[in-house]
Amino acid sequence: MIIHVDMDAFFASVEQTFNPFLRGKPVFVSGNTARDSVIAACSYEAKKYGVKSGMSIVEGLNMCPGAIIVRGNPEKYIDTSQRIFNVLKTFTEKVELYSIDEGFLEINPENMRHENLMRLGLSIKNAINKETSLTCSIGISCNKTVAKIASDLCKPDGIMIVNESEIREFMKTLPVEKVPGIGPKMAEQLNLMGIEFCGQIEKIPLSLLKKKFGVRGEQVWYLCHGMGETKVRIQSPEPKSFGHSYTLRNDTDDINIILSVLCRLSHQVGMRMRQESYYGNVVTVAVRYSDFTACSKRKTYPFWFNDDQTIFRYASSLIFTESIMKKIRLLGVSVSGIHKRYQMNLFRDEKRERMLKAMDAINEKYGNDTVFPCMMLYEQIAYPPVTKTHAFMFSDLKKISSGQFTGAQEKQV
DNA sequence: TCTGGGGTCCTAGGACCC
DNA sequence: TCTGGGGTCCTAGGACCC
Repeated sequence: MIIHVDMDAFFASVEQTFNPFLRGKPVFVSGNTARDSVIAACSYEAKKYGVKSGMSIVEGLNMCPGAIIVRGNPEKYIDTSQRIFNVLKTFTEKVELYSIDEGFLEINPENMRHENLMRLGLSIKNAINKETSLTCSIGISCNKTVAKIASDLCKPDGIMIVNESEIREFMKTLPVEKVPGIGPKMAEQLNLMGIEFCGQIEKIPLSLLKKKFGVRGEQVWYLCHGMGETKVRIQSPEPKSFGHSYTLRNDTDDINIILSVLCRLSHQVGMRMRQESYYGNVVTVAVRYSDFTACSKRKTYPFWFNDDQTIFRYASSLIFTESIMKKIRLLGVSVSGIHKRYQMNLFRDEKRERMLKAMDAINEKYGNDTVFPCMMLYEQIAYPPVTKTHAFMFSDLKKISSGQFTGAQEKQV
């Protein structure tokens, strides 16, 4: 059997346990970003008004005017999450860390009777509550898909068991959009075909969905029949990419600000890759314009890297291939083509490697913002406007990044 | 004062190779 | 008397998840 454990309004509940003043009140937890704009999580008192995570704060306040907005504290959530998973591991070794606030457990109960499963679910809930004072919801079934749907349906603070023999009946009246893996677009397509509830998929042959939607269609057919993975993944998979993105405080077409932000994002990506000893050979730059249109540029290189400057150089050369006609809202840098080991690079710069090592060591000891490429500062000091000296300095940095200087000139600058 | 940030997976077209 | 079929890799975009 698979048990899905899903914390209730996780970030908001953590804030409420740390701050008694917030208890019993509608709370929005915002992202820890330059623009407080979306609700990362909200308390059940706010959910009552129809507020959902992912909504803009403005929208949320319209529905629930008195809500208290709290800036998110990632460290708290990570710490609490670890304590929760430690509790889960006391029940079985087969625990999958699905996300910061969700996990799957695989169990082999000698006795699968309803009361036994219910008792097990309750003891998991109690153990988590004892450790963290938080509540969670638990779904139990024979695969991950149904277990996850069940925990969602019994929120908050519930337990739901769906035995194998009950799955067909359970899926019959379940709206397709409740199924993890079926998003808004697929749900719309299915609705157009006259399929609103999973049960209605029974009249559709697998071959038809496969023909219409390819691999996705096949998946949807199985999902709607209540089938899904039956094994938990104890090992977290190797990462495929490292990326950071940033929504600017103000939309801009100022190339200095754009480069400065790319520089910081490259630095963040590089640091994380080095921390985990990964290298990559593909750089992607993502842009979102003020009108919300988006584009991305990507390039593959024949060698592997993880240093800030290389990432930044490639990211800036990619941005220069895009003619920026509109103001930019968001920038993202990510590195993929990940390999764990270093492929010997012909152009390896050992002096630079030592410098990076020193920088990383300092940042590890004294905090992440102790040493960093100075170009990162531009975006931060751009409000209020920079001095002439700054502007001059950064115009040189811009030339470096766009490869307008020769090696000797670059060194001098 | 509309719409964050971290990811994975899939698709489709084109270049290129045998 | 026009140009098959198999494959891989690359880029750009989009759906979906938490």
